[in-house]
Order: sequence, then structure tokens, then C-alpha cells
Amino acid sequence: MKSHGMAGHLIRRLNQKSTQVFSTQMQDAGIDLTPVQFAALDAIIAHPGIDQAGVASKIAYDRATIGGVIDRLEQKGYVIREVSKRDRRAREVRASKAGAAAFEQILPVVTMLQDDVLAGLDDEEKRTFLGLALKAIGNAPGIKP
Amino acid sequence: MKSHGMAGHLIRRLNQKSTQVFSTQMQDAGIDLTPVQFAALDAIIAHPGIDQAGVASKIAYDRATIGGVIDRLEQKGYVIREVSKRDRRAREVRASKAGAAAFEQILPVVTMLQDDVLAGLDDEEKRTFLGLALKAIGNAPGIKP
DNA sequence: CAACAAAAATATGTGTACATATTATTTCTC
DNA sequence: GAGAAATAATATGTACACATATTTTTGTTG
Repeated sequence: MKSHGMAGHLIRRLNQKSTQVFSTQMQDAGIDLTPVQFAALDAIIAHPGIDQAGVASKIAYDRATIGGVIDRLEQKGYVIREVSKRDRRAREVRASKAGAAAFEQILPVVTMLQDDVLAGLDDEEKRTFLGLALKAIGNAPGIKP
Repeated sequence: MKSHGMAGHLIRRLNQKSTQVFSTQMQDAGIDLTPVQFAALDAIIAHPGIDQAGVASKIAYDRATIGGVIDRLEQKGYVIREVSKRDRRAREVRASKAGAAAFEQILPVVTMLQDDVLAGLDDEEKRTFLGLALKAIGNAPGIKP
């Protein structure tokens, strides 16, 4: 098992744990949102009227994937999509009232849950870990403020 | 963008970078293996004759997913599967000669590439990060030695 | 030993993740 | 200002990831 201690393997396992914690706690809160859908909704609420490519760029996602993610947010009634008047290729996305309400409801849950993802570490180790993670990503392309 | 600095988001981005680095360098090496397929092959070579559930448990994977992964390894001629004589429900999996050869060829590449995943960090930071990642996973269930 | 619980695969369905191709529209450039 | 390059979505195809259900086989137990 040469691969056991490798960075890629550890990171995959962490991501696995992260999505597990998220799913479990969202289910307990009675809201049906995946981590990806939450991140997209976050970006949409922060930038009302953003187009899909903009959402993808904000959260470092694939443009092809984000269409399906927003489809599902729309099906759940959390966002509204309409063709832009300035650029008829683009679709402007906005949160519905239900979407904004759901986001407000789960934001504290999601914020608190982050702590459980790194449950094995004490507070200082968590800070160290997050700082290093941020630094490791830092120069990576993908997110435009 | 409340979600930006959250642990889940950073970990997802790291995982994204990790798989990107892996794919790029495997492609450069001329070998067609995904990170998952590499990990499975690693487990199979370390435990010849292991069954699929065993592979899943070694690398903390879903049992339902591993079937497809091993399907693809089989299609590529890297592993051989046969029904166990002791337990006709189970399929024993072994690496073929081509599979063992491919693994030997890419192991150094995969080992070196781990460093690029954390390219933003210096050597000591990398060690710290990996130590904390291991600790954070530590008590998680999934891997049996 | 028959009923039953448990385990190993497989099947099914949803949701990413991403490469590549296509279409519609805009913008750039000559 | 018409043709070319670029962009926003969408479509297509492959590969995870995982929950749940089903089938086959094994092991256990009354």
C-alpha cells in the first residue's frame, strides 16, 4: 500500500469526510442541499444577476458542471434564471425568496459544521491547517474576486 | 461569498488541484490511469487475490463504486478477476503482468508528483500539513490494515 | 435441517467533475 | 460593416461517489 501516506490520498479522504459531515448535518437540519449547491447559492446571493460562467469562476468550478447544479437549484425553487437583456447568450441568476430564506437558515449550520470536518485537531492545529491549505491553493487559478 | 474560507471549500479545492496534477503527469508519462484506479491497483498488488470489498475497505471507498473501477482496470488488461473457490459470492482480483509493470513504471512518477500538489508550501510546511491531515483523518473509519 | 441473518456483487438513480464538441450571440478586426 | 475570433450555454461521454435495492451465496441458529 504505497499510496497510503501520499498527499493525494490524504486529501481525498479529507474531502470524503467533509462531504459526509455536510450531508449528515444538512439532512438533520431538514434541508436538501449538496456542498456544491450551497456554494453556488452563496455566490448567487453575493452577486445577484450573475451569469452561470460567473458562478463557475467564483467558486472554481467547471462551466459544464455548473449548468446542472443551477438546474437543480432552480427545480428546488431556490433560484430564478432569465436571459440577460444585454447579452442574449447569458442567463442571469438570482436567488428566490425561498432560496434566500433557506440560505439564511443553513448558513449557521454550515459555518459550525466546518469545525467537525477537522474534528481530530485542536483549535490551534485547525488554524494552522487552514492557513496552510489556503497557502497551498493560493497561487492556483480559478477564483476571481 | 461566506463559503470562501471554509474548511470544506479549501479541501475541495485542494482535491481538485490534486487530481489535476495527477491527470496531467500521468498523461505526460503516457499511462491512462485515474487516481482512483491507481489506488485500487496499489491495493491489489499489495494483497493479491483480495476481493472487491477488501479493495474498497483498504482505500476507504464505496463498495458500489469499486466494481466499476475494477471493471475499467480489467478492460485495460491490468487486473484479472475470478470467482473465489472458497466463497462463490466473491471475486478474487490479481494484477496481470501488464498491471504490475505499469504500476512499477508510474510509482516513481506518482511519488514525485505528490510534492507538486502542495507546491505553494515549503518543505517544513508540507510535513506539517501532511501530519495534520493524517491526524484529522486518523480516527475516521474506513481503512483496515 | 430449515428459516434467517449477513455478506459480496450487481443494479439503479442522483449528483458531481471535466474534456470536448456544438450552437447562438457578441465583439474584434481588417 | 462583413468575416473571424471569442464567449455563454448546452450537449455528449467517461469516471467517480454514494445511497438504496436486489440477487446469490454463505453462515448461523432454533
